[in-house]
Amino acid sequence: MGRAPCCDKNGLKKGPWTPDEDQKLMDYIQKNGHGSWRTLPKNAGLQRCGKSCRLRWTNYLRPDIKRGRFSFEEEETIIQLHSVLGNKWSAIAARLPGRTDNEIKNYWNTHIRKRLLRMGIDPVTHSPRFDLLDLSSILGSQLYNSSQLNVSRLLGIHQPVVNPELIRLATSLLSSHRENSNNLLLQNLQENQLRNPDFQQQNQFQSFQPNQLQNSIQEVHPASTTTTTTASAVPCDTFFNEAQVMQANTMEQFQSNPMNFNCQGSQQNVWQDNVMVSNLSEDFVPVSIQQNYGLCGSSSQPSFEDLVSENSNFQSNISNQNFSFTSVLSTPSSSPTPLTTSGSTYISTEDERDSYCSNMLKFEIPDILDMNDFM
DNA sequence: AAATGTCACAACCGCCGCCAA
DNA sequence: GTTGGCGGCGGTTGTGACATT
Repeated sequence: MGRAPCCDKNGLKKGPWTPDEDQKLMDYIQKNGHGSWRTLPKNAGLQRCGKSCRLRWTNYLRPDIKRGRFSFEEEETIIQLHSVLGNKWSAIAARLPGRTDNEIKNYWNTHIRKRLLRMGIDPVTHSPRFDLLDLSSILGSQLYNSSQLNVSRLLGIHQPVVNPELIRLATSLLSSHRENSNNLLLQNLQENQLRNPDFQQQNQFQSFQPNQLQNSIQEVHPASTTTTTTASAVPCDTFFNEAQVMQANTMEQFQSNPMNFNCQGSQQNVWQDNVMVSNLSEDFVPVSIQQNYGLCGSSSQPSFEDLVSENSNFQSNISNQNFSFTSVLSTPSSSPTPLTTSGSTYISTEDERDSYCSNMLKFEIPDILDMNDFM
């Protein structure tokens, strides 16, 4: 025989808890401990299901719960852990003292997930998703006006990041969606490539091979064995391999399913430009890099940190072994000066975060590719 | 000022593994 | 060994607050 039912659901109260109920529950648990949730409501004088009491206690009333906005460090940790653990909110919460799984889950769904999507990152796989990108904005954004795009350098890899086929495919797609307005741009782009022999000679956009990526990563971190606290059990090789596959898949995805490209955004505005710069930077940063630096980062290697600081006002956990690329996503660099509370860094709005991202990653685009001609 | 839309989050729902009966 | 409740978990919903039109 099984146990008797924990409670008769009929007649039990549901919905928001009143202060009086909260007080009863807190008083009871502080005096007796929660013990059996089944019997707690009755003993505490509550017309609630034990399950409801447990949730209220664990998600809201527990004294060790840290409330308020998530710090950047916490957000970084969540992203890192999520990339490893997936939607194991309780496991993630176990590594974030004072945060509940429910809170983390909510924060993920309402903030982080949306931001990743906006940046063209699949929040499930953490891999770049070209179909989530707004390519027209990329091509028309300050990216090409800034003359500061140097992704490879930022990544510490010497392989070009953008396949010319991608450029052509993207522009072709754009043309199909915005024939009238963009034909000139596309023609100019292609003509410029043909017209300018240096373009190919300098091989700025030679084909990208995933194995090259891996080699490059290993150049940067030939002995990447140091792991952070969050994923110490996961071998770095796993990340390299997964990253390689992810990157390959990303390219494959783009090439095999180009019609998923989002070409709707022809509007250009500051917000979008800012976002798209971060979109691009994020998209062109192999997930392996993020994982590498987030989870397998070696403090002894050159580089990425140096490169980042060299390329921006990077101001993050640079001296911290736990440096992660997610810092690039969310940690502020300069103005507006973020609020700092107890060593944790906060930014008050989504815009600030996005703005930070855009400021963080300013790339150099070769002069040879003068996008102003196309605008 | 009212209507409508969007966001954030607390709370509920339903499933699953464990284990007491 | 079987049954079914408990506790834990992840997904989803309801609703109040706030923003926009």
